Amino acid sequence: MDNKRELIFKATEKIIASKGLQGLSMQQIANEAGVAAGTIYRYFKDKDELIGELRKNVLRVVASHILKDSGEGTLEQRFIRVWFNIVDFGRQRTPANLSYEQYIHLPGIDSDPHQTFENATFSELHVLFEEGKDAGVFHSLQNKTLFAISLEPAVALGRNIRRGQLKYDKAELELACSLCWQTINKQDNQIKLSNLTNKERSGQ
Amino acid sequence: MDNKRELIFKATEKIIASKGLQGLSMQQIANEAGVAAGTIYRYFKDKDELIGELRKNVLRVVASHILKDSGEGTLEQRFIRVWFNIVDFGRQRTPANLSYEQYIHLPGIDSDPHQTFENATFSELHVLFEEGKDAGVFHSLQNKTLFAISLEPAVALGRNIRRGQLKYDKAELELACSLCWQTINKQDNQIKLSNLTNKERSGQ
Amino acid sequence: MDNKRELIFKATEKIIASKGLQGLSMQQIANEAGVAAGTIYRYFKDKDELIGELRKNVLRVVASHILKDSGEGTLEQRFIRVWFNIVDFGRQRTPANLSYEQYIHLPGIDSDPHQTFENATFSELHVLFEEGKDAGVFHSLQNKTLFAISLEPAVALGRNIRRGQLKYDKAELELACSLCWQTINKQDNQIKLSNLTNKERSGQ
Amino acid sequence: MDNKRELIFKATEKIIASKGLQGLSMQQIANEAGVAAGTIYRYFKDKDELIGELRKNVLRVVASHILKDSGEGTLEQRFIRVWFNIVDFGRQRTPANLSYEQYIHLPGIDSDPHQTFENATFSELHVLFEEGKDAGVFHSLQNKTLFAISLEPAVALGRNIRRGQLKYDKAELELACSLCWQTINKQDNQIKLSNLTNKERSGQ
DNA sequence: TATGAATGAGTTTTCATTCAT
DNA sequence: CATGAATGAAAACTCATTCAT
Repeated sequence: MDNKRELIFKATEKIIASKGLQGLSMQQIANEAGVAAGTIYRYFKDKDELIGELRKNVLRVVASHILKDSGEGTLEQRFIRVWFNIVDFGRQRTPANLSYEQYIHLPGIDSDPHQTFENATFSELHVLFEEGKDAGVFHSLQNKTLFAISLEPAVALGRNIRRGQLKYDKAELELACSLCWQTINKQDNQIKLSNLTNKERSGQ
Repeated sequence: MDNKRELIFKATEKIIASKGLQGLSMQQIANEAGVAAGTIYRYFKDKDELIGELRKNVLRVVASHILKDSGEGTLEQRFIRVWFNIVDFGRQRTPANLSYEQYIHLPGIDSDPHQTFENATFSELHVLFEEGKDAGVFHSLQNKTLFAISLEPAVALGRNIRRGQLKYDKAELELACSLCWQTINKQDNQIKLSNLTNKERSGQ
Repeated sequence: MDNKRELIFKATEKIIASKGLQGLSMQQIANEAGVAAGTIYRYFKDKDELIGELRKNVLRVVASHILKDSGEGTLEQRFIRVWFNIVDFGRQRTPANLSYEQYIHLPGIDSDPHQTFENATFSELHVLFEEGKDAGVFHSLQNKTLFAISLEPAVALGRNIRRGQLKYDKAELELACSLCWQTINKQDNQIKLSNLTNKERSGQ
Repeated sequence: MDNKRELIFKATEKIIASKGLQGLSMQQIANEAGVAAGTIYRYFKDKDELIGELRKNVLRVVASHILKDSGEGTLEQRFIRVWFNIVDFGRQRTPANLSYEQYIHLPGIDSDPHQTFENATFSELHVLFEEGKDAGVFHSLQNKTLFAISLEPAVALGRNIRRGQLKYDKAELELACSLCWQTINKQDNQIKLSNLTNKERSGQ
């Protein structure tokens, strides 16, 4: 019955999403969660642990959205699915997404335990890239580089749409996606239209 | 004679770069700047204003690095220059770069004044993309989208290298750059090798 | 069946002995005693009562050690026995002794109920002194004064040895004891060697 | 101008004297001293440092009272003076005396830095005992032992009087003092009456 | 009777801000 | 203009005590 713990988690995530990590007090969390301040300390040693646990949790949630159905179908189908998963998740104003963005650029993020956890959580992406390279389809680049040129655009697009800096345009996104796909392909593999259109993705 | 103001600016930037926005006290800034705590209030209404001003300043510094020589030469040459400017700046562990990353994902970033300022600062990029589209060379996409698919990768690559998550590899970066160039081009415009190699950029 | 109560007592004594009265939480006591925190309140109204009861208990334990065999033999033999009982008990690092020292100098010690209890507990000492005075052997001084000049030294010596500020030296202690004996005697009653040496006390 | 620091010191001493170390909050100290809570932290790193500094200070005050005029006159005169200094100081209900008693039996008191400081502060007593032994007048015992048998009684008597457990009786004290003097003397050196009576001590 | 989760008042400590010098 | 001592509100955290189970 991790009811209270979950309550505290959700409350913290919500506050971080709206006010950032700066304006985050234990009292606020307690109020939002509807528990006493002292109660938080039954579930988390201190604020640092709470933030740390939340970070891991958020990362898991992000990964589960991003990697949804990422194992089925052809390489191309899997790529497209992940690409749009990223955009769709990034567009959302969910606490998970908003608080995620608070974490990733924090100092200390490059420390070993964080990196290890992050790599493990997103290991399926590595699998995808490795398979593409083994099949001789993708460029022989480091996975981080492949991510940077093909999926980082999706991250940016989702964020821009959410922030209202870019208007949502299905056709534009599909073009962007196919360009990203081509960019990591050795040969000029045009994306099959059917893969783009026959998805069951929920457009806006 | 904005000597003191500059001192305070640099001190703040330095602390943010190393410890983040969390652990940032006015006393620390005063110590680092070599002034009295009260003095800061002669130059800035309060902490928020100081942070806000610094944010703008950092943005200007970033822009000046990113846009260096971005107006000279062919479209292709200008793109390559900006692309590598971004990577090279992102690789650095300078206070400007490190504190920049602290700012960009802060809540409140999508407020109007910030957006307006940001757009103005990076207007040259818009010029570049508009020219490309007008010349019928670039895809007819919104500028933010063009940025996302062609330059956001450079941002990510620079950051990854700085964090030690990606090893610096000149050849790999040049391939990545040419792929980013192709991705925004309507026709399959291969990058001219001379443009990549004859640059006066200082590789690592 | 005061099993739980005894458990709580011992646990409290142990913690006080090692960490003092400062760092003493009900949770700690509960953990050490192996009971739930709430259980303590079945046996003691509140923390104050627990501490108070413990104080009395410790006093009883101290008295039982100090007054061991204090009723048998000549005045001289009884004095020597008490004197060494005090030193020997004071030297020990037992919870009873260590927690005793935490109590004696607490404010509120001079309140009536405490005094009455203390006097009752150590009444045998009063008997000893009264008998000495009645027999015309001891100086006609108040009992507290007799204690101060003849037994307080034993208290101090035991404490010093325990704290490592004085090295244990049997001969030195025996000399000190005989000097303390002489000091309360009207006539120059040298202690009989046999009384010092034929004891069954276990020296270090 | 250590005005504030002194204010905080006195306030803390006063509270410790009346309520002990237990009931000692920074807020209380601030109130008593008439400063803001935060001000305390300009003068002391944290509560521990404040307590520690106070302890040293109290020890110095105690020493200055105890050792008053302890260097002048014959061995006997010096002993008598110290003996009565101890009783007279111990009888007082001054914050210095009362808070002193709170400190001496705290756990951690036997740590090296504390011991070193204490020995240095009371070094004059060691000188007194050493001189007595060198002159062949005092028993060849460790200084701590000499203190225990001759001066510890004075400590106890002062405390007892203050607590109302012993009524003040000049004649009784003078007898006690002379007995203490004899107890550390090898030969049966009766105290010279003139030394006892011609003192300028202020009896109650 | 026993439990231990929950409480919330109280504790220590920090820090943006003010203001007399 | 510049200082830095002082402030006091607010933060993180503790803990004696209660109460539903």
